[in-house]
Order: sequence, then structure tokens, then C-alpha cells
Amino acid sequence: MPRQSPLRREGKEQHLLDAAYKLFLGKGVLKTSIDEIVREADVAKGTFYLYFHSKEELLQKLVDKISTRILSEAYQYTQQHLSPDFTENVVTMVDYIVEYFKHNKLQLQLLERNFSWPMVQQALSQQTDPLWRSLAQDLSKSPLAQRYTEDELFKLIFVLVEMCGSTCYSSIIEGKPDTIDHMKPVLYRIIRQSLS
Amino acid sequence: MPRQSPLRREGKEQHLLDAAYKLFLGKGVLKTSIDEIVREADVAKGTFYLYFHSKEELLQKLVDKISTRILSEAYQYTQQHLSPDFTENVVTMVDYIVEYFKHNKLQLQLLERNFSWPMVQQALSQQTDPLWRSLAQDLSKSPLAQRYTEDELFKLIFVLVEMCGSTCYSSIIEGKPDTIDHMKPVLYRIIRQSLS
Amino acid sequence: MPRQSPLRREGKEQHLLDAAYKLFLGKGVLKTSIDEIVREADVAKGTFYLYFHSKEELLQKLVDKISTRILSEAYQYTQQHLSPDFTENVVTMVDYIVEYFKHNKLQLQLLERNFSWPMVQQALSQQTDPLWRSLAQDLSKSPLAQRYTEDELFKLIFVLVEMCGSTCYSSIIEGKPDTIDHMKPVLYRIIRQSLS
Amino acid sequence: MPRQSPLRREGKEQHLLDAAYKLFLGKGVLKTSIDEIVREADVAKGTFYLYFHSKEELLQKLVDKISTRILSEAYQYTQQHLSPDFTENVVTMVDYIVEYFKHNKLQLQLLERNFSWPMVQQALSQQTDPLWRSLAQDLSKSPLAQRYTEDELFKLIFVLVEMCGSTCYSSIIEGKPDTIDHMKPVLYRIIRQSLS
DNA sequence: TATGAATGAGTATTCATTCAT
DNA sequence: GATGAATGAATACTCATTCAT
Repeated sequence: MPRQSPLRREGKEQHLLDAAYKLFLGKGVLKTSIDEIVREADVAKGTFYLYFHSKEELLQKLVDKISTRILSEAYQYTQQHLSPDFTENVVTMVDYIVEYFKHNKLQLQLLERNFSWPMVQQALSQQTDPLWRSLAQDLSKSPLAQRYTEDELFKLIFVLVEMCGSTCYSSIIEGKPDTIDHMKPVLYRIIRQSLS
Repeated sequence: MPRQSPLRREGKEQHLLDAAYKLFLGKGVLKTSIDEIVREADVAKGTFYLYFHSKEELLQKLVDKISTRILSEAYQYTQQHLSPDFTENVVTMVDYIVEYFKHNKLQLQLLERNFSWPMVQQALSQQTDPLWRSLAQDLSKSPLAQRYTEDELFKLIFVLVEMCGSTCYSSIIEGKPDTIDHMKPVLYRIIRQSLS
Repeated sequence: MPRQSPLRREGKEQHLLDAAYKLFLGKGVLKTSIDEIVREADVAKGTFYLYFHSKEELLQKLVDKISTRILSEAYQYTQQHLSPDFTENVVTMVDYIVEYFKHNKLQLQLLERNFSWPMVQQALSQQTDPLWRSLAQDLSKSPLAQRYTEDELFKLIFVLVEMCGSTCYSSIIEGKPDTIDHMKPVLYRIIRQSLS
Repeated sequence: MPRQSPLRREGKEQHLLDAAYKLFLGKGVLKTSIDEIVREADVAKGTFYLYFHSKEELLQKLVDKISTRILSEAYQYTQQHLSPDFTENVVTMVDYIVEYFKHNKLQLQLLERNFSWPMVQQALSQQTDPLWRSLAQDLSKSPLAQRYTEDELFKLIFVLVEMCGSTCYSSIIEGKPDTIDHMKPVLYRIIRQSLS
């Protein structure tokens, strides 16, 4: 028996996303069933399939949202602490993200190695997203732009992002090979040497 | 009802490993059920649990075997193509592994991000494994040993391995952001700059 | 793939209870699998877990229902054959139950030693169940109430119920040490002496 | 607390019995697998079937041994604290057993309602067991023997034993309806009234 | 006697997905 | 749109029992 929606338009979808987020963080994606998500969201089971085709699709939407938010925060922070040296700005931004994950283990666990994707995908597909447009412009105006082609630069950034992401995951989640604070110097030295 | 064993000692375990390897490569670890493994191995279901406690334990044994084999091959190859320059030897070894994965996509997919672990773990716990002993000795005799402490060196290597692993996975498995052949120059430049 | 429900509301649960009852009586609780219950009930396997958490929970519900019904029947019978002597009313009621089990071996086997529980538990926790309220009132109005405290009376009844239950089980199910008809005089003499 | 000293005589069988006893007490009969028994006994799996046909057969042998031992102890204790009043001797003996179970919950749990069997079975089948012969003689010499036939006496004792066993189990294991110390007066009053 | 590797039927439980209301 | 009872295939894991050695 269908009940009148007590929620506004898109209320259900947001409730499902929120419920899934909470459960995913709490007990992992794999151990969370759709049953639990709808129960937590206080929504009927069939409703789930009105908005998502599968748990994986929901996860992807969640990951995209989170990644974008963190990246945006990091960029804004960097703009507010701008240095004349481009490389230092990169390090500042990376450090913001590293610190974020250091204090939000669960989110890092959820994103796992999916963090970098949305960003890079958007980059390569010339997204109109204002965040990345700014980033791209900054990059093209940097001194590096004179030594590398745009394509080379993208790849360089991509590899460095992967490096940071993987190391964060290893060190923050699994404590290997050392704490993230002890890994930072190594990480940032490589970044500086690569961008110098 | 027990049937006469058609296989010699240790035959069953190897059959199970072989069957699992084949199925894991073919359809992924998650989609492979223990049921299928024992069917493929032509072994009774209970026999599986005689040798492994779970699918994950079997996977771990498999990953360890494969990782060690690839690493060993890479080291031997490098020894046979030795350069006086330490950095170049590192690049040679890394390149061997990258090429290996380029031609063995499925194995890379199976190992996913589990590749680096056994190696690094052994490193940090001063394993008596002859392979790593050699590597460690080479490292300690290299020019880098004068600039960095042993601990710093380990971390540096660790991060570079993570970087290569992640980039291989992204580029070989998902084709992002470009083919591995186009990623190599970026990768190796970072390695050379970091070890120079 | 859901099929149209061929049964009305609450039909499924009742079908499961009926099927379990039949199978439990026929081949024992332990030897009956959930698989068989759902097959007998012509219900999907998942449906079982919609109504019960385990076989034991289903058994408990079944035992409660049966116990209550027998007790209720016995009480009603006693009311219809009321004697002025309280002790004789107790014997009448006990005899009704003994006779019932004599003719329903299988039910006795199913209840085993679980029979007395629901009754006594309700008694001690001052249940609002009308059946036991009547029993309790009768007890408190009996001559015994002047010699014993309410608590002592409850314990006395409890022990006598245990005695009857155990002896029924031994004699009816296992024929030891004699037939129930030959045990009755012993049983009822003890009851009469205890309540005299 | 009586402990069984492991005897060399018939070593394997005794080892199996000891191992089963330990495990049954520790985690229950149902949850103990033959696998665990042979592991605990340090004996090969096949060896189990050389001595027992099933877990149930082993359990029965164990129960018989324990029951006989407790009964024997109780009888000896009573002989050492003999009263001129037969009824008081019965109460003394029952109390010994009740106290024993009060301090050996696990054994009571293991015996469950199987305690009385061996004793009564032996009684009815004119066992040559010296213990029961003594008991039978005492009974036939008691004042009761003049009011009841031997057969009636046996049944009376049987019912009283059942009553005590059930009440012990309920009160000691499940704490219902009260502690055994609070049930004793009720129990012993019924015994005294029945044998008076 | 004694062994223990091998068996495989059996069991409980989960969960994504559907669809009549 | 929204519901939620019903589905049943899928899966992991256990364990009594056998028998070649």
C-alpha cells in the first residue's frame, strides 16, 4: 500500500545516500546490504531501485560527491594560503588532502583507491566544472608549462596523485610502512623534485 | 564416502591452487565460488577446507607465490643486464616488472594492489629470504646509502613501488590516463630524479 | 522472482507452522530441516526467515501454542466437572492432561520437558492471561491458601507439575517403569497427600 | 570433585571417553564434533569407530559411568550417616545428590534428564550390581514394605526420583522457579509425606 | 590394530530483485 | 511514484563415515 511521500522531491534519494554513507563508513560496503540501507533510510525496498540500479551505482555517486568536495576544499584552502611558488602551492594542496584523510580514516577507507578518478576523468574530458577549470588554468600558467606539454603535465600530475593516494591508504589505514607523518617528507621531496 | 585418491601426496592442494588461479584470472576472485574451484580441481568440497580456511587464505597464498616469482625473475634479469649505475639498475628492474604486467594483464588484475606487500613486509622485518637479502645489500652499497639512512631509503623505495603499482593498474587495466608505454617516461623520470 | 501470493494475509506463517508441526511430529525436531519445512509449506526459503529467525524460534512458538491449548482444554473440562473438593479438581485437571498425552504420544514427544514452562512462567510473572488468572484465583481461594503462602503454593504446584510431566514422558514414551495407567495411582496418591 | 584418573588399561578408549567428557562439559554434546574428540584424545579419527558406533553411544557410556558413581557416593555417604528412620535416610541420600549437582552444574547439564535411567533400569531388571542389591534390601526391610508391594514401592521411588531430577535441572540450570535451596523444603516435604 | 586423507550430502542463511497493490 | 511481501538461486561451511595403507 503506497503511502504519500512524507519527503519532498529528491528527498528519498538523499535519504538513501545518507543512509548508505553512514552504513558504508560504519561496516564497510560489502557488509552493507540494500536491506539495511532502505531500513536506515526509512524507505521501502522497491524505492531503492527507483533511484539506483545497484549498490555499486550508489557507491559511485557517493564517491564522486565526496571526492569533489574534498578536492574543492583543498583548492579553496590553497587559494587562501597562496605562495608565489607554484610547487609549494601543489604541496600545500596535497598536504591539505593528506591531513584530511589523516583525520577521516573511514572516508579514506570508503574511497579506497577510487579517489583520484573523478578528478582525472574530468580533467581529461575537458569538464566544464569550474573547480577543475581553475586548476587547469593555474597549471598552464605555471613555470612548468614551459618545459612540458599540457599532456605531459597531466600525466605527471596523475602519477603523483596516484602515488599520494596509495601511500595514504597504506600508511593511514594499514600503518605500513610507517605513520603518514613519517611518510610525508619522502612524499613531498619526490613531488618537489619532480616539479622543480 | 572416500574414494581412492587418484593423486599423489600434495596433489590435491596444488590442484586447488591451479584451479583457483585459472578461475580467478578468468572471472575474478569475487565471482568465483568455492564450489566452482573444487569442481574445476575435481576434488571434494570438504577437501578444500582441509587445506585452506577460506577463499581469502587461498588467494593470499596464490598472491604470495606469484609476487615472489615475478620479483625474483625481475631481479635475476637485472643481474644479467647489470649497469654500473645503481639508478639504472632500479629502472631496469622496474621496467621488467612493468613489461611483465603489460603482457599479463590478468595477473595484474588478480594481484591488484596486493603486489607490493610481501616484498615490503619482508624488507621491513629483515626477512632471511635470499632474494631480498641481495636487494638489501645492493641498496646499502649504492651511492644513495651515503645520503639517506637505511630507514629513509626503505620508505623512498616503498613510495616508488606504490607509485609504479598504482600507475600500472590504472594504465594497463583501465587505460587511464594513457597506455603504459606513454606513462613509462613520466614514471621513470620521477624515479631517476628521486634516486639521483 | 516473486510470484503472486496464492495465500491470504498471514497464510504463509500459518502454513509454515502447520508444516513444521507435521514434520516435527513425524520425524522429530532435530531431523527436520528448514528445507523440508518450506517444501512442505510450499513457500520459498527466504519466506521462512521473514517470519522466524531460526528453527528454534518456530519451535518455541509452536510449543507455546500447543501448551496453552492443552492447558486451556484441561481447565475448561475441570470447570465442567467441578467438585467441592479443591484437591479433586486438581487431580481431575491433571488427569485430563495425562489422558490427553496418552492419546497424543507424538505431541508429548514434541513438547518433551518444555510443557510446564509457559504455564509457570506466566504464573510467576503475573501474566494477564485470563486462563492463568482464573487458576490463580481458584488457588488463592482454596483451603491450602491458609496453610501456605502464595509463594510456597506456587513452588509446590511447580514441583508436582514437573513430577507429572517427567513421569508421563517416561511412561508414555519409553514405557518405563510401567504403563501410564499403572503409574497414575502412584502419581495421584502423591498429589493428594501433598495437597491434603 | 571427583576426577577420573586416566588409566593405561584400554588406553585409547579411556582417552576418548576422557576427551569427550571434557569437551561435553565445556561446550555441550551437540556442539562437540567427533573431530574435536579425537583431536583432544590425540587419537586417529578411524580409531573412534573402533570403540564406538556413534557419538550417542559414547555419551550413553559416559552417562552410565557418571550416574553410577554419583549414586554410589550418595549411598556410601548415607550409610555413614545412618538414622534409625528409613525416610530420613532417603532424604539424606537425595540431599547428597542434590548438593552434588548444586556444585557440579555442568555434570547435571550433561546428564540432563538421563540421570535416573540407569538406576531404575538396573532395579527393574534385577541387576546383580552390588549397589542396587543393597538398596533393594534396605527397601524391603523398611516399614514401608509392609504397606506396599515391592512393585508399588519401586514405582513410588521412581516417581520421586523423577521429581527430584526435574526440579534440580529446572532450578539449578535455569534458576526456575527459584534457587535449589529454596526448592528443597518443598521437595523434602513431599518425600516425607509420601513415605510416611 | 591404527591411521588420517578424502569424501560429499546436508544445512543454514543471505540478499538482490520483482511486481501486484 | 511508492510499497514491502515474496522469491529462490547462490554460497559458505560442517561433519559423520569410509577405506587404502
